Order: sequence, then C-alpha cells, then structure tokens
Amino acid sequence: MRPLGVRVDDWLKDSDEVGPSWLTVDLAIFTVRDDQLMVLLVERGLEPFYGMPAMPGGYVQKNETLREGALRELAEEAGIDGSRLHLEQLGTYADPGRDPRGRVVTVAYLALGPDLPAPVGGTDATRAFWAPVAHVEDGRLGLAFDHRAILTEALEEVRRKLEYTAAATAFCGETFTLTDLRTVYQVIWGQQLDPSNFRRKVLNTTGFVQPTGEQWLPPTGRPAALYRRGQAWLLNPPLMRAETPGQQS
Amino acid sequence: MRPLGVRVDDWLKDSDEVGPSWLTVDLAIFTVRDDQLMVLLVERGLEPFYGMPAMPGGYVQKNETLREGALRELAEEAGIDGSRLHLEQLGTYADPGRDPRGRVVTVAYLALGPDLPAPVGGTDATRAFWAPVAHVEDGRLGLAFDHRAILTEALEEVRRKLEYTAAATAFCGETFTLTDLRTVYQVIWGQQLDPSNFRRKVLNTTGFVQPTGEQWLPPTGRPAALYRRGQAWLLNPPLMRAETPGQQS
DNA sequence: CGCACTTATGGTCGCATCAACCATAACTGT
DNA sequence: ACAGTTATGGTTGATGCGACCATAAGTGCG
Repeated sequence: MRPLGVRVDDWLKDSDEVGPSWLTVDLAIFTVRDDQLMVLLVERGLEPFYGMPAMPGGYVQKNETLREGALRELAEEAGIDGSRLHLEQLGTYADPGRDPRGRVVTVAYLALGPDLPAPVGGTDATRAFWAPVAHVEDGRLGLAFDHRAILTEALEEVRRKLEYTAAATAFCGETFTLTDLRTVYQVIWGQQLDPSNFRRKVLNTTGFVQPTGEQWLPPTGRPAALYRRGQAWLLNPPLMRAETPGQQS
Repeated sequence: MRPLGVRVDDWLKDSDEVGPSWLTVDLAIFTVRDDQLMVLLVERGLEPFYGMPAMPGGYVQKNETLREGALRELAEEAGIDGSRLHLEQLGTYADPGRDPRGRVVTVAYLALGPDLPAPVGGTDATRAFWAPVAHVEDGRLGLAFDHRAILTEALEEVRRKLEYTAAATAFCGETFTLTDLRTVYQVIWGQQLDPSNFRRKVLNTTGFVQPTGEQWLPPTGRPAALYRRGQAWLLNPPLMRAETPGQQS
C-alpha cells in the first residue's frame, strides 16, 4: 500500500524534485440535531488508521471534478444525496507526511445540511454516524490523519459564515420558523439570542428569508409563520454575535 | 509533455478509475501602485501557453509544503522575497481538462504586499511585471490556463477581506499614515471615503492600527501621524463599504 | 511677514440601528 | 376560565454613522 511501482519518465527537466501525488477529497458535513452541532464521521474500513473515526472522503477519479468526487464519496460512504446540501471548498492539505502512503493531497469540503436521515455505512467505511463536534473538540474522540485540524478550521469557518452569509438557512429544511433559524445560531454560537431582536434583524435584512404564508402549529404555544430562504447569500449588514468578553485578537 | 510512462501497480482495487496527478501552486499577488490595483504576472517561458501572461507558479517539490512551494516559486519567477507578505490559500482548481498535460491540480494562493520592487524575470518565466487588474478584468489582457477565473475569485476575496479583516494594512509598508490606508480602500473599492469618518472608524476599532508617535512630512500640507498595524486581524465591527445602488443578490 | 494653498485632524448634528425590556396574541391542556 | 407556552410587536435609551463644518499645521510665494 505504498506508491511503489510508480515511474515518472522525463517528465520535467528538474523532475528529480517533483513526483506524482494522489488526490482525495474529505468532507466536513455539519448538521444541527438535538440542540447540538454534529459532524458526520465514518469508521475507516481500510488501512491506514483502520477502525478509527474519520471524515468521509476518498480518491478523486480520473474524469471527475472535485465537487463530483465529493458528492460521490458522500453517497458511497454515508448513503447521503448531497445535491441538495450547501457544498463549499474549505482548503487543501498537502503537507508531506500527512499521509503515510506518500504525497496525498486532500481538498476539504464544507457541507451544511438540515437534520439528515441516519447515515448508513457503505463500501469503504464500515459505519457512518453523527458525532457531536464537542466530543472532537475536547479530544474525547480522536480522528485519523490530520482530520482534527481540518475540522477545527471548518468550525471556525462555519461560525464566521453565520455572521456574514445566510448559511444558517442551510441547516434548516425547505421551510422553517424563525425560532428554528434562531436555534441554529444559538447552538453554533453557544449563546442565547433575544427572539424579538433576532426577528427584527432577520426580517430587516432584505433577501434573507421569504414568508411562505403558511403556519406551523407547535405542540404548545402560538402558531409560527413559516419562511423559506431568500435569494440573498451575503448579508448586509452582517448578523454579528456579541463579542464574548475576554476575547482578544 | 504528456504523462505517459507512468504506471500505477496494484494501487487500489478500483485503480482503473484513479490516476496520479501533478501538484502546482499559482500565486495571485496584489499591490497598490499609482492609485491602481496591480497583479503580478509573468510571461510564460515554457509550453503550454508559451509567451502568454500567467500568474507566477509551478510544481510543488516532493518534500515541500504548499506554502514553501509558493514562496520558492515567487522567488524563482519574480525575484520577490515573500516571507514578509500576507500569504493565504484561496482555492484549489482541479477540473479535468484545465491543463492540456493531464490532471494538474493547482492550489491558488493570495498574497498582498506593499508597493514592491520592480520584479525581475527568473528561470521559467522570461519576464515578470505588474499589470493593472482592470486590464485583465475587461479582457484587454488574456491569461493562460484558467488564470482569469482564478484572478476573478481572488479579486472578490480581496474586496471582501478589506471589509472584515485588517488586510488593507498588508498593502502598506511597515508604517503608514491614515491617508495611505484610506487610499488602499478607495483604490480597491473604487469609491471615495470621507477622511474624517474613516479616521474615526479605524481608530475606534481596537487593535486595527497602533500609533508609532512619529510623523510624516508630506511635500505639502499638515504632517500626518504614522501608524503600524495592530494585533487584530478580524475587525469588529467590520468596515462596510456603502452598498452600490442597484446591486442585487 | 502675511497670505493662499494643501492636507490632517477634530467636532457637531440628525438619523438609523440596536439591545434590553415590556406587552400582547394565539395556541394547548386542565 | 385560567395557567402555561411560544410567537410577535412596540418602546426607549444609548450607540454608531454619514454628511458637513471648523481648525491645525505644514508649504511656497509675494
């Protein structure tokens, strides 16, 4: 399982210094479930790191774009149809030594989705499951490769995206109440928001949400209006979170 | 110049679908000069696209990180020491067919620097020069590969970064006046800003800039206080530009 | 020197926005 | 009818911002 057997003939004049690499995608897929931010993990079914949790991903095939590869791996490893998720490139990790098999370049994708069906294991992964990000952040759950570092960067990106874009709607279903949307912010930012002020800010931001005219009847309490996401992606003004006291830089 | 001669033995079970790829970095390096936003380009000295302008870049060597490769190419192709620039990953481009030689994966880096010394050509590039981004945007200047698309995304990123981060200070030298900083915003956003209000916003944003106590004597007019960049990178509140009327999305 | 010119810096005022808070509406179950 | 619960709407005091004006501190020139 090492890249032996590979020869590069006369590829470049200075080719001693340049070698082939293998291209993979990894997906950081988040959802909000049970008032917790969850990330999709698989238990690896191959060496290296056999049996260890990892983000879903795998090799990009010859005639695929990166996005196509990401969607295929998502379907294969977790049985999830990603065509309705928000999928976005996060960054590329290529440090020599990050993969014991050689120069493996991985492009990390960020995906946000509503509370998705319980994932099922596929071919390369024996098991797929949702894990609370808190368990990874505090080290209770170890990940293969450099996936913990990737996840940390993905989390920062998600938290920032909530401020400046309508990304929060990607965590909700087709239609949602403002309380649903507010819950997303509260869970991801870990702080309470005033329902009344939240409502005013969201409705005053043109193109953020769009009323459907329908209502949702909760088990108890007043019925809530339903909305769907608007056409705007960038929010201005942004929905800033209150600066947690003691934060620097 | 095609990836012939490459054999992959027993690499994966489904290895017919997976092949090796070649890893490159490309750099979108911006500076402000003569009240214009400029991008560093080189004239290609190799096929394909021989003689055509392109962003500097090249193959990543076997034991390099991406960042190291980017810095090396910058030095080789343009004679610029990038260790004092702000360098940041922008995105990865890997569509099959983007490079006629085969699967070439390029990681685009974004770099911002103060008015830099006139670049000199290196080994792979016959000539390096600063070009106004306007000339590329309006199509007067064509670029090799998919570099025009990469540049377009880099520009969007730069404009957004000015709002939410202290990136503008990266365009200034070690010390600068508030007018220098304001000029950066005006050039990149293409709109005039009120000196007085700009001053108030910058100085009220904690950690954005830091007074040196020194002064700068302009050829005419009152002396201006000099500042250096503060320790903050994320600005809050952000320095929003006025929404240009008629913008949608 | 006195003066025009130029640029930096500082202040004022009216308007919009926001967070904290209170009030009301509309449903459920007892 | 009434308490409990959740959604929605309004008020208010403080803050921030844009447009605009005023002053400070240099230069060069007669």
